Amino acid sequence: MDLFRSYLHQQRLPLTRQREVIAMGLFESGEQLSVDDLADLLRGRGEHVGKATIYRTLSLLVQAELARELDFGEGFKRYELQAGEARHDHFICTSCGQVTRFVRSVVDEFQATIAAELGYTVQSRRLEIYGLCSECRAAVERASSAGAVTTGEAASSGQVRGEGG
Amino acid sequence: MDLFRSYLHQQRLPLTRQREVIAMGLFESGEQLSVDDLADLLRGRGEHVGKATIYRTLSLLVQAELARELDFGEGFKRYELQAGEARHDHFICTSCGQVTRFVRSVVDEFQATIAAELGYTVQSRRLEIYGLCSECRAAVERASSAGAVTTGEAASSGQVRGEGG
DNA sequence: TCGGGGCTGAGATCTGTTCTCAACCATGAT
DNA sequence: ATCATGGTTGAGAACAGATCTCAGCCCCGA
Repeated sequence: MDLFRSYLHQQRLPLTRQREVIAMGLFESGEQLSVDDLADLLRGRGEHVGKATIYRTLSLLVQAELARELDFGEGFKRYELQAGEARHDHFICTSCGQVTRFVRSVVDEFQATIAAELGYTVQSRRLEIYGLCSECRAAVERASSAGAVTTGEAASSGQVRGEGG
Repeated sequence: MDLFRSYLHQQRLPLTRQREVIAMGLFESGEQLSVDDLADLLRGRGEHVGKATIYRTLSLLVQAELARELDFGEGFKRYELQAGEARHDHFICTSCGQVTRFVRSVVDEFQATIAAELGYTVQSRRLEIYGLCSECRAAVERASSAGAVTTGEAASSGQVRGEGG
């Protein structure tokens, strides 16, 4: 949050109430929010902020490298704060929509190795693994062994958890 | 191509001229094509195919696991054939738009390891590394040492190459 | 306190993708 | 070869996410 303040100051951009509220919302949520999620969240707090402003502020946060733009193939983008956090990747359950972050240094290592081998310079990466979380796999196995067909519901709310609980 | 034919037959779906032409276009190009790219390509061959049909056929090819949907954050999707090909990942030059495919078993190994650790079942993945290709990096270095500012142009045509030339 | 440049927001606009539906055609049977 | 039929096709409408417009507002340095 302070980082955002100093970024704005350094860029000679004013810190408005909207910018503050948007960054706080994303910061406190800690999840991967869509623009609509964020608008709803703020509305629930009695703060009305136009979508145009949300888009503009998110793009500022991305420029400041305080946030990251994500796309899980849902047809719209999600954003998450990454202030000072270690570079992490995502595992997305295709059944319930649960997103799990993970951090593994081996990813950075093979990324560097591959770039060196190909003669490239790395700027960023996207690693997303799609599959079934343990609960959904269990549900699928139960259903198939019972001969029934039941699928978990896609969670539009985008529940998140870091690995290890 | 024959795989597509047999997939259609097996699904009791007719093989139309449009489907044949679209699959052939994607097959012969070997690149990551957008729907517009494909429409242009076919128009250049004197084949007029509606976009709705292109979208429908691509989605069939994806279902048949003969093609893969890609999103390089350009605001639209790209598609590439992956008939029988090894699972590969992409390196995208953010300056000139060049896409390089690469295959590294370490990526598959890591994917299996992390899934096991987290208790997940893998279905698919997306690994994209963004950065500068060697030519663009050289251009940037040249420009900055000369004090000038020049950037490569984003290639909308999406040139591709596999690693090793 | 003031002046001005940047910000805001409702709605228009743009663009990629999907939907609609009447005409068309691939397929299997005769 | 001809026929019936059910899925396909394509032009354009519809939709949704993201961006743009511009008049009015607000932050901030003086």
